[in-house]
Amino acid sequence: MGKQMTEMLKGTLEGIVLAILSVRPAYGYEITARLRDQGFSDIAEGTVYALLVRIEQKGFVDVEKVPSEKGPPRKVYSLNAAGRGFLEEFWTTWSFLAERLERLQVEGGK
Amino acid sequence: MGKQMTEMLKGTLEGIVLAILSVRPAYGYEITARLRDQGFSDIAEGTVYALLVRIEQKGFVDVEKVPSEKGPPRKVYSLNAAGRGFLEEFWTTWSFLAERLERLQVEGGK
DNA sequence: CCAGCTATTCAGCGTTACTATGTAGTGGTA
DNA sequence: TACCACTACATAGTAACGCTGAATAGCTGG
Repeated sequence: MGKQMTEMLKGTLEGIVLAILSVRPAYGYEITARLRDQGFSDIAEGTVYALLVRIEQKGFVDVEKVPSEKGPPRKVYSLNAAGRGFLEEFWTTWSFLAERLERLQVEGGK
Repeated sequence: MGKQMTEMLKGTLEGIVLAILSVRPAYGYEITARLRDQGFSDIAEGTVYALLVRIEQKGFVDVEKVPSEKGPPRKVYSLNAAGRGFLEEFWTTWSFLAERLERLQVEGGK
C-alpha cells in the first residue's frame, strides 16, 4: 500500500502481531500469511521474523519448537503475561491516537 | 505518553500536522502549542520544526515570513494542492489501518 | 535430481521522532 | 545596565523500526 503505510505501521505492526497471538499461538510463516489475509499484502516475511525476534527479546512471548509435516521445524510463539500487559497498553495508546485523529478528520472535512 | 506513542506517531504525526494546517495556516510555535492542547503533551519543539522542514521540501506547503509583535519573525505554513492531495491519501491509509485494528481489538476481546 | 513449497535468518538501508543545545527578538523589572 | 521570561526557529546526533534482498534448510512429488 505504499510508503505511507510503511511509516504508519511503525509501532503498530508490533501491536498487530501481538493481537494475532492473543487469539492463539502461531509461528512466523503462519503469522505472515494471516497478515496477508487481513489485507496487509506487502508485508515482507523478513519484516515479520525480525519483529518476532524483537518481541521475544522483550519477553512478550514464549517460544516452542514444533516439528512440521511440511518442512523445517516451526517456532511457535505464544503470548505470555508480560505480552498481554504490553498489548493492553498498546490498545490504550492506540485509542488515544485514534480518537484524536478522528476528531481531526472531521474538523478537516468542514 | 511513553515509547509506544513515539513509535506509533511515526508516519502519523506528519498527517496530524497537515490536518491542522488544512483548517487554517499556522506557524511552528503555534502548531506545537496546538498539539499540546490536543493532548500530545510531550512532543518537543524540535520535532515539529524538523517535520515542517520535511513537508516544505516535499512541496506540501507554501511558506510566508510574517513579522511578530512578540519575538522573531514567524514562518507561516499553508497547505497547498499537493499537500491536500497527500492528506487525502493519508486519510485513506489511516482508515484502512484503523478498520483492521478495530477488528483485531474486538477479536482479542472475545 | 530438481522444482516448488514450507520455514527461518540476517546484513544493510531509509525514514522518522527524540534529545539536547543554540540562536535571536521582545518586554518587564530590579 | 543586567537579568529573566516568553516567543520563535534551527540542527546535529541517536535509537527504533520496517523494508530490501539474499541466503539457508527441510520436505514432497514428478
